[in-house]
Amino acid sequence: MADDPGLPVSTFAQTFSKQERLISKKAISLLFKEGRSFFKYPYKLLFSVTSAEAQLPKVLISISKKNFKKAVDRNKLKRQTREIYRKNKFLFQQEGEKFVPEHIGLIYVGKEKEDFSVMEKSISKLLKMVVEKSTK
RNA sequence: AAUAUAAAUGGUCUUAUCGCCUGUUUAUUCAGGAGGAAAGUCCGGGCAACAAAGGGCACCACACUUCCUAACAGGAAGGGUCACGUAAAAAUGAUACAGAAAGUGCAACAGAAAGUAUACCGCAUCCUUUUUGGGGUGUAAGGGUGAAAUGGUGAGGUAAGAGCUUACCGCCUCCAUAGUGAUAUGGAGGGCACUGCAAACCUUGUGGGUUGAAAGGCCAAAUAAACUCUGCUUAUCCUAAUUUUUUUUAGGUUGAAGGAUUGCCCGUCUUAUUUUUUCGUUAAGGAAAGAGCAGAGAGGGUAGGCUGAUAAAAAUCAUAAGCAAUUUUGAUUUUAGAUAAAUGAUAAGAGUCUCUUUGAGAUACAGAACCCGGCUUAUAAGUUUAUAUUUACU
RNA sequence: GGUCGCGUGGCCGAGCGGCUAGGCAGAGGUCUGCAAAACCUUUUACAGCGGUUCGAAUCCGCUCGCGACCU
Repeated sequence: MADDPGLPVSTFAQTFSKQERLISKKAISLLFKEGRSFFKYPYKLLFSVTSAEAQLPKVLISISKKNFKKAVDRNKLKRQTREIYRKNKFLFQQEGEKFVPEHIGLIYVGKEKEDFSVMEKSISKLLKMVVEKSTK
């Protein structure tokens, strides 16, 4: 994260283990039904209104099979998305007032593959919007 | 030599930082972590559950021979046929290659006729007519139609012709020889009878029980043995002991039963219940409560873990048998195991190839989901082989 | 993971081996003062590749796309 010199990355864990993933079907359907969303191409971000008990939200990543027919492309986008989230999730761990939702869904809406930097900007902005939501 | 096409081969590597999954450890230690197709799901098997007396019909699949294999619609070797090719061959390529002499059906248009054959133009001859012509008989060589026309060529024969006769070829039947066999070669006879289509129905032979790991097995968690209404029940029989009998005790036995739900749980068959209070002098009997069961109503909880599941028809190397597919023997090795789904991102460099060569560009197809064997399809550069074209040289 | 079905003009949709019906839509015309309706004329198709057959939308194989079911 060269564009955030004030925050030494090493102080925050950059892991992304199984506990941070959204698995429960019930929670997923609830998220799609009642969650709110922000949009910044090529991603759409869903988040639940309730705040998390844990420090970090549980995350769902989704790539549409309709837009990307080949499993290779889907895998690659999913992995890149996960990588970007992993590097940007320090936003939830910062000091000060912040809003940490219980669940987050990251959905790739675009129909073509984008550069890594484009995707990174999109997600970084979306996460910032979520964090600052409570203060407004 | 270049270009194009096809086939085969081929399927880049290293380091650093931050991560992911699995196993392991005292330790964030160490080890391992996509493919030739992991794809399509087109075949075959393992494995599992369920079913099953035997036989037939139906349905589905397959179909030259021999061999390989756990098995196959796969593979190997061979045979036939067709194509290409040639003087003739060889080589090469293709091949769903049983049966059309069991039966049914179909063969548009054209054509005389498309199978119990037949005659438009013809040919020959006879009759008739002034002639053109008309009619009868014989014939099928030639013409014409068609995808396909009832053996082909030469000679004889004839009014003209015709397997009418004959030689060769083809076809059919039988025999002999060679070969494990498909089949091949040779001989004898028949005298031409037998159009095509079975990826049309069908016949013959062979094989097939059904369903698929979301199968199957084990274990937990959670709520509720909740609530409302209605009905029924508070047992039966046998044996033994006791007793005049009723009864009592012990043991056994019989009977009866589901429901909601996408699934599971809220019940068990090693079986629940078989009591209490009260009215009544007592008995018989009545009432209430509780309990159990059934029906109806209205509801609640959960969406999980382990196993299956990765040591096998395994891989590599050698060895022996075989033309080969493949098999035998020996040695060595352990080589993904996730569960909405890990195997990644960033940076630097190397390799290979291309170009306009200080440099720039390219680096395919594609991602395990129980496991194997095949088939099919996709696939960059390079390498090899074949074919075609062009150019240059001898 | 497994099992089925479908693909015919711009749209719907028939077609059991022999010239791909029909309707809607589009274009032009007739009718009308102008339109609508009606009538006449006309344009545009068998998902792709290979095989069987004299001949394939149809039969067979492979590929592509779409949809459904089990769950």
